[in-house]
Amino acid sequence: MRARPTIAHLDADAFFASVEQHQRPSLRGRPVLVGGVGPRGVVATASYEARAYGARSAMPMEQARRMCPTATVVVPRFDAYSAYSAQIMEVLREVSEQVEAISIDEAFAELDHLPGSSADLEALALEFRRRAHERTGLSVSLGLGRSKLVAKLASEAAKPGGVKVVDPADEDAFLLALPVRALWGVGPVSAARLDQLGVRTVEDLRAQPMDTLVMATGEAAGTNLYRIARGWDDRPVTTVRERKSAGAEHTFDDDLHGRRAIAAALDGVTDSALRRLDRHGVAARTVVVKVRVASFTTITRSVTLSRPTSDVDALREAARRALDLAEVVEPVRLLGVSFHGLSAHSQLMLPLGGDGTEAALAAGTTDGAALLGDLPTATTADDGTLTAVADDGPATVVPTRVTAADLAPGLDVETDRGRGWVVHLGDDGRVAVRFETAQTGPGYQRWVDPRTEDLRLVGALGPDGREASAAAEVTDPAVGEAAAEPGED
DNA sequence: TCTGGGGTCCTGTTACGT
DNA sequence: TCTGACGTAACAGGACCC
Repeated sequence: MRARPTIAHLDADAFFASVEQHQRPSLRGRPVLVGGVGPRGVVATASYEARAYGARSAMPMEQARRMCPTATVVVPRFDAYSAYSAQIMEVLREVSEQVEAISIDEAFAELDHLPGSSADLEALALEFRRRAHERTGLSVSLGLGRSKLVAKLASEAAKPGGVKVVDPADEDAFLLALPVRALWGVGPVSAARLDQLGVRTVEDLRAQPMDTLVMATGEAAGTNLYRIARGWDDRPVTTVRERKSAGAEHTFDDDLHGRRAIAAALDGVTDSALRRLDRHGVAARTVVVKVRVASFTTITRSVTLSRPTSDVDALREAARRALDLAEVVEPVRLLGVSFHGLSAHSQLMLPLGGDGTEAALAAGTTDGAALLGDLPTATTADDGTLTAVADDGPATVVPTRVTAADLAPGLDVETDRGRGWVVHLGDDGRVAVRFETAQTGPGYQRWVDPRTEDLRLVGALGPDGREASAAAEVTDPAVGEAAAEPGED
């Protein structure tokens, strides 16, 4: 274990909502909810103003809206978030070569190479926080400790916008007072099991023998809990992470009935997953199909091929076979397809010979729009549409003339008046657009009729006001948007 | 209040080769 | 040839994270 608190954990505060407030000055200081806007949407991130009303991440959007009727609701724009994330990670890398991005808004940095006391490290963290705010306009929190465990818990304690250094001498006092639920890996199920043993805090946890913890939570979790209750954590900061899987899933606004409808919808989800696979430039050996039925039970079935492949037709066919293996008797609310057993040597595994497979693959993997066109109507008709478009990143930033049906609140648009964002979709087919960017200050709002006026969907901007797709390329591809999705902050 | 979407990791069971 | 022990891989489900 280290002698000094040289591991830093950075966490951006209410990340998605903060990016929205930075780019849309009229939202600053106001409650904002980022998430799905369909009937089954949930909150990905609530701004601190919305949290004051009780809105939380993972809460159904309808419920959050009732709690906070004045909130502005927008769909997530991952290309914008990636650009902000890349800037923050870059600032971290100016301080340390050892930066481990663990999600779009969180990272560890090793500061072992820097001399100085805890006070010096704290001064560095404060300077870092200032720089991150200067470059992105966002508030970040930092925690410093001797281990990843303590650094992460410290950044949580520092929120929002603070810096907390836990000195080795203070580590026990800091850890023992925490509820077990605060520990990484203790979710609702483990917390309930521990509660039955009378274990509520880390102090309670430390009093338990390892056997008891293993019996309550299983071999791996139990031994892990035994260690972290004592502050034992020697995991290093690692800069490279290997991707294990890639996939896509979609919850339908209305349940699908009957095998034919389910099979038809599967192809669209498979294509979304294939686009993700293609973006990572890898082949896959195992295809897993996930089916969530009306009662909310989840069935997964998989098909493993003899070797990894990036052949679109082979993977699509494997997904169909996996679906056939599942006995689905209830209506279906969600379909998912994910690829596992990834291999970097995709092109080497392609079938040889002039059967046109390569051409089909090239067409399928470079033309996102063509694949998108294959999506089932169930997918295109709901809120997921534009989220999916934004999620597809650079391929879709080419300005496209749209109708109101293609829009969702929060998306970036352009008219002859300039750049703005969709605030509201009117019942009459008109669209309320607010014309502002991070650089303009609060803007004015106008109704635009896409049937008579020019209205184009455009790509998001980064913190510097440049196109996010260009800025995002700075991001380390190994971490890119690794597990990069909505989080509580 | 009826519960997203992207992932990782672990566990119990089964299949299989030596 | 049959059987058991063992290690490993695959599979399905689920907890957990952001």
